[in-house]
Amino acid sequence: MMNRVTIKDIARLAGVSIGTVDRVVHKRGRVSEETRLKVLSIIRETGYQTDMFASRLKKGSRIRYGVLMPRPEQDSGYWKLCMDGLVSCEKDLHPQGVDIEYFLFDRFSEGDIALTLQKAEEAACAGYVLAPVVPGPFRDTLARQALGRNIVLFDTDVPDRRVVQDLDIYSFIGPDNYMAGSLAGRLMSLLVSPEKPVYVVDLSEGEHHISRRVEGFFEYYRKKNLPEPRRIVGKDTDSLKEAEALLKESIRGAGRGLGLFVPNATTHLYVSACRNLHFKDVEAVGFDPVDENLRLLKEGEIAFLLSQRPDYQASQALSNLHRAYGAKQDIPDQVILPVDILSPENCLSSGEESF
Amino acid sequence: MMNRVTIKDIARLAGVSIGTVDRVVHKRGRVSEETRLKVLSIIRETGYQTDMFASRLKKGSRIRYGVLMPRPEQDSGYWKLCMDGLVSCEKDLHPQGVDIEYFLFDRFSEGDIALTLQKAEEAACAGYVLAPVVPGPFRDTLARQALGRNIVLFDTDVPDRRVVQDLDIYSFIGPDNYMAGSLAGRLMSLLVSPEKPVYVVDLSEGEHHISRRVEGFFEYYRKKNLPEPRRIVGKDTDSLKEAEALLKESIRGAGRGLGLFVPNATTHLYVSACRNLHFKDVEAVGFDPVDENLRLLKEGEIAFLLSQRPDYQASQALSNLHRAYGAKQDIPDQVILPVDILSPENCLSSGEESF
DNA sequence: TAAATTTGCGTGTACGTTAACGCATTATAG
DNA sequence: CTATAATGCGTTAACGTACACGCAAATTTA
Repeated sequence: MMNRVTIKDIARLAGVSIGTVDRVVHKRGRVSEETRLKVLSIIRETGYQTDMFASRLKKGSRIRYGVLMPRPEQDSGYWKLCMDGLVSCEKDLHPQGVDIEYFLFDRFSEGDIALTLQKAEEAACAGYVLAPVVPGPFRDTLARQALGRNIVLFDTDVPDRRVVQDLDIYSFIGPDNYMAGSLAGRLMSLLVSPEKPVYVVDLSEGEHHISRRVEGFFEYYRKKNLPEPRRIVGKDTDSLKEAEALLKESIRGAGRGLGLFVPNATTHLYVSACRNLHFKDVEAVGFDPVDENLRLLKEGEIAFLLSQRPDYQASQALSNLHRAYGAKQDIPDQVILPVDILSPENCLSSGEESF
Repeated sequence: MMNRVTIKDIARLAGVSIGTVDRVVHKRGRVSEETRLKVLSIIRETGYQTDMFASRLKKGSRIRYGVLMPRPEQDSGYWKLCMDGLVSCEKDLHPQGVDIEYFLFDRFSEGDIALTLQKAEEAACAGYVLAPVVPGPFRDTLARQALGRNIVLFDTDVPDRRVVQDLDIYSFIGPDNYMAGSLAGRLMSLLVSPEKPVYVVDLSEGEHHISRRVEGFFEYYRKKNLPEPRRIVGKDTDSLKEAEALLKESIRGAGRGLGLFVPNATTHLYVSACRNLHFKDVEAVGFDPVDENLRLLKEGEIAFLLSQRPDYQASQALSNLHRAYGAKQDIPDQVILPVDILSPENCLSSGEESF
């Protein structure tokens, strides 16, 4: 049997009809307070739960969730990896009557973000998975509850998230960027002997989660009493030329080897720049398993790549949303995922491989 | 609408009754070959899929899957980690009408394995998740198809698995142990300078997947032209005394530091043994995030821990089984999971953390 | 005070599937 | 050649829920 106790049992025990029970369960009114409480108490006693299968069969409608994140090709393809995880999770959820609608925005355009938020709001999905990469507009939208009350954030958290109360689901899933930075520091210290210089390409530009990585890196070196790495402040870019220019003007005398830490998915740009500038013995630690980075990792040009498991992270976000909304289960307020260390040996391209 | 096309549509298009279509779909016979093919072709044309909700509502029964693996406390608690993953997946599956039955055996007792296999067979579950840690009995049972045809293996593969054909589902999910060993070699070579000795505790005892790790390790050192590590052949044990005795007789002159690679979850035993024997400057690389190993990792006694993500691996096995059996989706014949590198920074105890 | 509305509740149908049942028609056995 | 079984197919009753509908009684409005 699926569920020992049915709505019929509840009706019988409460001495009412199933219609009344149904009205109580769905809060559709037309029931006296007295009856309502009686029914409710019997539901609690018996542990009755609506049979998901019967319910969904009758309703005949599918659940629609919305996904709000940057376009897949942005950030060197980082969001493509997230998308992969979501698509895979979507496959699981589809036979459960769940559909996903994607709302992709240009993360560098305030206008497009606003427009996409608008569209998502109009779509009126049952819940949303959201990567609030820039705090402002998303915070406002969340505060207005324009996207409803069922929301799971991933990748980036919204500052003082807990201030916005009163949401049914409102959970964050993502990495501990400070830890990730420290870990990068540890790996770098193993790769590069203390007499060689270590450069940190600081691309944070006020972006909180990138700057946490940089902080963590420096902190590791400080804690271990290693010589302070040199900070190269740059602007986040997708242009190899700009990366090259930045390194050229910042790194002098790269003859005896050096360490290079890049705290985001554009690692491949700076490693390629090093090659073009004929720097020797560069040991690079970077972030995110986007294609270009993986290629350089396999070729040995990048020593280690840290990864916040973009695919896993995104798929967990979606799966948690459905756990909470669709299956009415409790989900944690926050999930901090561990950071992966990728080396040439364990970098199977998309997290798994089959044949 | 849930599914545009229903069994009624198929019936109408094929010019038969829904009973006939149902008999075709469920392969219950009593249909002429001609009609069967006609119905089948229309099903393919329209892309008809049985509505899971209606089907499950009518059947009213839950799906039962069996899990066959060693007792959780064995292998230093490695199987507990797998269990955690399965339990978490079970939570997802339960509202979908799925129940899990556990068949846990003593991996060192042939008798208990046979008995447990017997019990599992009698339980006649819809499908099984199976960790065939010793080839013999499991291979036989699979060949006999005693557990039915819906089986997903994890952790260990069965030799010449593909010889046993004709299974509906018959998939393996696990790590590439050779790669994992190579990765351990890379990390060790970073930790220990070439003039210091590196010891490999070879606990394989003919166990294929452990010996692959050892092979991978040696291969890395060979490939990089590093001095050959020294092999200590031991017997897999849970006793600290035995571990200590082994190291005491095998390692001489441990004054100037050394590297230690242990290819399984008992890493903590050998690291503790080193401490008890007052070896200095031991850099240890081991396997599996069991509690004792994690403690030593955080304390800095173990430098890196490799992990085949036992929880993730097991939960993927179960979820794939259900994808294939319950949702009739295709799953890959084999999934090779990447190996995680755990350091003090990224070793959040059970793979995730919440607060 | 009659009419209109609201409240409180029961009844009934349909969602798509499953599987038992029944009834012809054909094949096999005695 | 009749009796029995097997085949091929249609019919139908649930499974548990959602929701429209209907109908009294109570309440409000005119």
